[in-house]
Amino acid sequence: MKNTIKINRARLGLTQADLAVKVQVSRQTINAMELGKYAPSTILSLKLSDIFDVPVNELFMLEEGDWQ
Amino acid sequence: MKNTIKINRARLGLTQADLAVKVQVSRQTINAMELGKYAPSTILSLKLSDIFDVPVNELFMLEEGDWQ
DNA sequence: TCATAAAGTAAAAAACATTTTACATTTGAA
DNA sequence: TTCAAATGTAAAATGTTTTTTACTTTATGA
Repeated sequence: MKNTIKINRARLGLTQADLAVKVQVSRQTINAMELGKYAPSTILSLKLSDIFDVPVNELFMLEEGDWQ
Repeated sequence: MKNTIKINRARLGLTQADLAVKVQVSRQTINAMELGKYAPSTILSLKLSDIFDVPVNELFMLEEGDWQ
């Protein structure tokens, strides 16, 4: 799964730590997510969608491998 | 978190079991999700979005309690 | 350059999603 | 009304996300 978190975070001029506070997770969760190390929960996606004012489908996109 | 899975599934005339096969999870996962027993992963949300051709933000919506 | 903020990394533990098996309840059509 | 399909439920096991602590590396401004 790809994501555009880093781009959107930069657009708002937020650090990973800033964003972590806003969506109420740890800074490492934001870091790992940006690096594609795992797929977050839908609740977290919706919170990011809310903060960025961008649809979830524009924040996260399925890749080939995600369907196996 | 609220969801409109049941409505969208009915729209396509699929059973929980049918949908489970399409998004590659167990029937119980679909059932529990429809009943709001837990929040699925973003990958699963995106797969449902794809099958239903409906944005994730229209399938799942945050509620008051989700921000604490 | 040097100090500091920001980002990246790691490992263990906690919390939560998902599977599996199995059974109970509801619904709808014959 | 009856049978089967669909849905709901539960508990244990497994896999994955998230937290926490702590350290390393990179970028940036004074």
